[in-house]
Amino acid sequence: MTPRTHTRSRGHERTARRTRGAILARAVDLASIEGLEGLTIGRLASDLGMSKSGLFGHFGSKEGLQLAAVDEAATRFASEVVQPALAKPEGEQRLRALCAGYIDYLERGVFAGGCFFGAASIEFDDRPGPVGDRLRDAIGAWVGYLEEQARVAGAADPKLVAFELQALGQGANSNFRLFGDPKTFARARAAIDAVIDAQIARKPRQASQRRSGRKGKSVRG
Amino acid sequence: MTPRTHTRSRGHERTARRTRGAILARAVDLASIEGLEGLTIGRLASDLGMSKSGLFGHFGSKEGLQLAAVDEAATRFASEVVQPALAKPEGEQRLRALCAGYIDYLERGVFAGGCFFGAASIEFDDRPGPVGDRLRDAIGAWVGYLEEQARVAGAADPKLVAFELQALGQGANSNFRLFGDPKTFARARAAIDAVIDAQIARKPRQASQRRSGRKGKSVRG
DNA sequence: CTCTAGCGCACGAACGTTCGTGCGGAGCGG
DNA sequence: CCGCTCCGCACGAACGTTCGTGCGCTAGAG
Repeated sequence: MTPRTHTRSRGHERTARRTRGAILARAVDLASIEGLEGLTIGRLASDLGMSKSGLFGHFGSKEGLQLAAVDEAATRFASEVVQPALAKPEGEQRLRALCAGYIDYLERGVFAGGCFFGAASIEFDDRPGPVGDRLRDAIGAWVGYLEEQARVAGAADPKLVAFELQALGQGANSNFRLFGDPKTFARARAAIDAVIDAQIARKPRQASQRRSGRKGKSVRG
Repeated sequence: MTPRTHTRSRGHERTARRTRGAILARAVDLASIEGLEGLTIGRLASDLGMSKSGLFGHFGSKEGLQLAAVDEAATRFASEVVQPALAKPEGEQRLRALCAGYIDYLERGVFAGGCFFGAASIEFDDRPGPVGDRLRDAIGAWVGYLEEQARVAGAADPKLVAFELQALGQGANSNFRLFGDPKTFARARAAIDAVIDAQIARKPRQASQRRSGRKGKSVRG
């Protein structure tokens, strides 16, 4: 039972943490390909050239490994997608940056098997337990953040905007993984732009300059 | 190795086909929950109150079972989603009917674990082999059909329309499975309507007059 | 119509493998 | 020396798969 909650008093801490990090780095990639359940300890250990039991000790159970993998993936997602967008001011610009960052992250192949959460969420969507809960938290935070930025940007229905944007991003992921068509990303970007253009109310202040002729359309007040 | 190619001496044919049908009916539901790989022969057999080997004989291999499950799911999808829409004339109306049918099918819970193809496609998206191929065929046919109807309806970029519609449908599926929010379906319907409204070119005959009212229909006779 | 031969479906048991999980002991840094 | 990390090994369960067997039906001979 006692997983690893011991007081790691000495300097072995460094070594262990590094190993753990290496394990998780490979684990999230593997899980993005094979799924969180298809991620097996034996496969992961042999990939890393270490023993099953040695790896196992770091997490105490498979569920522990899965939870750690979700956290690792969330961290990677935050630094690859969310953080870069924080440079933009809140509202429409940040919302655009978040979506663009998501598509870029797919195109860049941040996870070896496409979006980690796209795969994991479908796998755990109707399974109870802490792993599903943690996934719900992570994805809920992402969608909630989209919603918040849509609200700040003045969307009439921020929840709807967040749903559409998330769906289009997820669709780009699965479509590209399934058919391998690189034009998918261009379509996703176009679709995302269209959603934001249509549903975000422009601040009257800076109504004019948009990219290349998005004139005073101002859909919805 | 000879699977079932024998001349079935008439009487048993009925029995076998019925059993096989019962197996597949449960198999697609189970696979929509646990995934096509998570679908295990032992679990399926005990669910149906039969032996592993008896069940196994119908398909010859797990891959055979998976392939049969994909076909069964495609059949169910066709009769639940596509066929009802064939009553509408091709083009915008049929496109709307297809999308509405898809959301209805999600809401109705045609598969116990949400959309079979939503789960299976993500699971097999980067795995080679006949199962993935068959899934690609089925989903490609669906998206291709959306595209075709969008083209008939006069969309400027039918591939883009098909991508968006498929993504929104898929998003509704995963969003509802994950969070259980029934408002998801209303959002999906609104998003789908918005996409079609925005991207389907009306016949110049009765131009203008868009929103809020499907009165002036007569899209392509 | 009766009896029987044969076919096909389903069964239970067992196979080899791989899964997740524990136990006890090297090996090395502090 | 101690303590932590990692390893080798073994376990029970579950996986897909194969085997030999029996029951129930159909077909055809008498």
